[in-house]
Amino acid sequence: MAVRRSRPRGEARKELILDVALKSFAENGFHGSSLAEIADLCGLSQPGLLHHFPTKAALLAAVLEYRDRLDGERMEFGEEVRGPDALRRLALLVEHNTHVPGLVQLFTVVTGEAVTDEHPAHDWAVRRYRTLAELVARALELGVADGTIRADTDTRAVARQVAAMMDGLQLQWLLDPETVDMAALFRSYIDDLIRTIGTSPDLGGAVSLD
Amino acid sequence: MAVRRSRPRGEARKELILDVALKSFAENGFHGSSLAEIADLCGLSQPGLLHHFPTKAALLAAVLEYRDRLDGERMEFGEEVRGPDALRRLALLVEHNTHVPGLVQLFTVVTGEAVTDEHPAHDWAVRRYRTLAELVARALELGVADGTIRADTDTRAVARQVAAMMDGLQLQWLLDPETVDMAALFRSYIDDLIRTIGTSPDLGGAVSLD
DNA sequence: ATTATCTATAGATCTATAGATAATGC
DNA sequence: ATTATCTATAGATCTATAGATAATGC
Repeated sequence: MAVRRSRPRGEARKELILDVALKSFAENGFHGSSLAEIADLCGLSQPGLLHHFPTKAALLAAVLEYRDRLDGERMEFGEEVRGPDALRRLALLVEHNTHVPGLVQLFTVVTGEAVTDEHPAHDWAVRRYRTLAELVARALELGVADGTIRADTDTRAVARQVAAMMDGLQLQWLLDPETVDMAALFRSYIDDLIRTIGTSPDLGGAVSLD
Repeated sequence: MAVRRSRPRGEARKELILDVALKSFAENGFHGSSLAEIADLCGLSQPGLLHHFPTKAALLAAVLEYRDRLDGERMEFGEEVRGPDALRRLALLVEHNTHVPGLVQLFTVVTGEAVTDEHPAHDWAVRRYRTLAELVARALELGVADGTIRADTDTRAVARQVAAMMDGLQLQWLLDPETVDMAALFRSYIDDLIRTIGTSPDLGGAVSLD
């Protein structure tokens, strides 16, 4: 009917769909989103959308993978970032996140829904936390190895706590951005944590004499 | 058609509906839940259910109020619980929560969905955090007043962080209960926190000399 | 008289499939 | 030949309302 515009081809079209779907899932979650509405915002019919992603669950999976790709590089600190530096790097990531509320919201909304076993993103969410926790724990182990983190640190426990603080603050920030300064609150948590489990004497950590 | 059973009357019936709806909202969130399914589980027709709660949003609001009533008393530590004691009380609450996963899940799922402005529980969630943060902050202020909490503590910041840690650990625990020992992780966070902002010298806090 | 419940139904909406048509890539 | 897209539609489902009927409380 309408004149065919210069059509985004192949991958470009798919990226448009992923962008639009990401926003919809972030706003309304999986259950609250509608394929017809997403298709409409892409200028497509709803079956036209399903040509690219065969089911709604497949679209969500693709969106999550897309998001992981988008900010994934940011988390890939290699072996050289370790101990307190790795924790400070996380604080920078949170600082960065204040500028991409859409991505943060996608994560918060979908992860919340996904606690139920049947949710299509359940396995993704479980794996994501295990991966994140292992990443942080390993960076702390390396800190123990090079002497910047106290040897008696329960690295796995701290890794889970750090992840929990990130998410909890994200939730409060999304709900009440005027009141909650996510970056500052996380930063101060990390600074205190470094004073507690770090070994640099100049930062006021308990200087034990034994 | 069927023989009328001994019918739960009035308030009892309403409580049955709230119980069933609580489980459904906890499993599937607001968008993912169906009035027909909830009604069915109550042995009611769907319009029969709407006689008691006029809309789906009203039902959710009633469920949240019901939940707040159920565990609300548990949070009402008065003026006598202050400073480190208040923090330890929160650790007990988290310990208790490991025995009521349904209530925890309702909270996590609905709060996640509710970050969107249009969600029927949005205002509830915003208010809930403000209330919780103020409650904890005030208990810490009282600790500052009686000398059990360091005077330079940013009580509002710590209150938000404590709430964040609770929620973040709840999320990880719900996703992966075998791996995540929510109560122990929260307890250790609180113990470290008390060492950091508390003043009792016997706990290894930085004993400043100025 | 009021409360609780039902059947019937309006009016939307949802995901997914079938099958046709047009554009593109080789 | 393949890819992208459309229309049409099946088959569920959803919330909410209208209006009738039965049970309860006074």
